[in-house]
Amino acid sequence: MNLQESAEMYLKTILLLEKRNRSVRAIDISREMQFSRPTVSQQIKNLVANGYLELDDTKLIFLSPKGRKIAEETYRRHNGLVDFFTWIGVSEETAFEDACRIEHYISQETFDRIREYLDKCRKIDRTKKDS
Amino acid sequence: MNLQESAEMYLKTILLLEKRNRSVRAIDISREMQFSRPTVSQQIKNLVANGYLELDDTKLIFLSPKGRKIAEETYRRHNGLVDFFTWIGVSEETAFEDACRIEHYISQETFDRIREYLDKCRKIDRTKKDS
DNA sequence: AATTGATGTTAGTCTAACCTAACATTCCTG
DNA sequence: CAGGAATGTTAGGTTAGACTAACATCAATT
Repeated sequence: MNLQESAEMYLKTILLLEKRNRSVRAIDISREMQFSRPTVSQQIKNLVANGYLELDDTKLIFLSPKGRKIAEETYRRHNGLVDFFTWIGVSEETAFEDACRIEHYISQETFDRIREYLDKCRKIDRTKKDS
Repeated sequence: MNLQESAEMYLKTILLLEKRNRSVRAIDISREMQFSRPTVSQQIKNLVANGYLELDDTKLIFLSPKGRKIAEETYRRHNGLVDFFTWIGVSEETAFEDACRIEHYISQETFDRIREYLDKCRKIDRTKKDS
């Protein structure tokens, strides 16, 4: 996945808004990401042109299959990183912020190892508690 | 530390070259980072203007105290991340690449937690082996 | 139906960080 | 010490991704 960081952020945000609000408009993205309306408008144009998004006639925004795949992948990474960071004792706020930035730069390999590792540790933890 | 990613990369690279070669010229940075000579020349000018670097009359490059602090911090983070990634089973090559990107985005808090965590785990590991 | 407010778009600007081409300087080596 | 290679700099261009100002559209209320 060689999308720019910024495109991934938009797609992830759209997925988030979709979960939260049912439908997604440019203004929602603008408010969520704290970017100006023109900026968002432009980026949506790009993402539509590249097949990551679709618009209906009332300007509602939809993830295409291709876009959804990336959005979900980014979202999954984000949550995985937050889980890991909070597990090792990072505050929720920092964990969230760091995940937001790092999710775009971490390789699949490293992400997989982190998740495996976290799963393993949690299992051990549970065993301890049970005994 | 609110320096751009790119500035941190230059400073870290200069520290690395200093360790490796004793003295550092623009061309060394250019080769190490794979950027053109003009690009490096420009960036050095910026870093000098902002007090991160100093040049002598033969154009040798030196880290100022302020620049060295950032370079060392970045370097430390880099190594810390590589250690952690390889410890959980990431290949050395990927660990290095991921660290290079992530070192600029991770907060101090998260980095500290990762290091503490790694230290703890290693200690446990050693205890196991001893028994 | 006209006004107003919310939303979206267009046009033009800015900055960071890269690039190439061309010029300037410095340093070796014959 | 002259000339060519290595290194550094200047000038100007490109791209991504943000911005503001101003215009366009549309819906709801009076």
